[in-house]
Amino acid sequence: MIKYTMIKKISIKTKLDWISAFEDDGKIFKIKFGKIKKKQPSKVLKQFKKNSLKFLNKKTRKINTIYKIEGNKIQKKVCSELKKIKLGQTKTYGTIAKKYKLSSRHVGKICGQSKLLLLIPCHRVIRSDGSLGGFSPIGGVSLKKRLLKLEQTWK
DNA sequence: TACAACTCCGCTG
DNA sequence: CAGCGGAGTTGTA
Repeated sequence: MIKYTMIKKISIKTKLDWISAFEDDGKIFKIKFGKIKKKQPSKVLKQFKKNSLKFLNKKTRKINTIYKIEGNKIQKKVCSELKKIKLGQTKTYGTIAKKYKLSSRHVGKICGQSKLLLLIPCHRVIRSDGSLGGFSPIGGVSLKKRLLKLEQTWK
């Protein structure tokens, strides 16, 4: 699994199990947070939540949260590659796989492990045949569709 | 060893 | 051609 550490001013660290966004009434996005490890006061968390909501409501294009990815080299590479995909753009599993000499299936798996879907835009990765491909069981393909649609209006 | 949010290639119609 | 199905690939649990 990929772990994330969110950092604001070196002294505050907050560990999350997962974060997900989901649809509510087909119109509004809500954010759900997983277990928070350690008894940290969650200034960072609150800020992140606030920023995430702004992002989903198109009030900002950036979620200004600094975070660190803990994982093996490949996971980090793939994650950094995902972060390079700009708003409204998509990449295929195959493209990323070739770049790092991985199998496309493996890229898919890494994307699936990334549960911070707003920070690491795994929803912007699609199949090479143009179809969306699968998505995390947390949000489902409908969430992927919705996120992409939302972002395309920002072009 | 089996699995995975895929892809390639050959076969059929 | 287009559509379908199976094999291939590779790090992780």
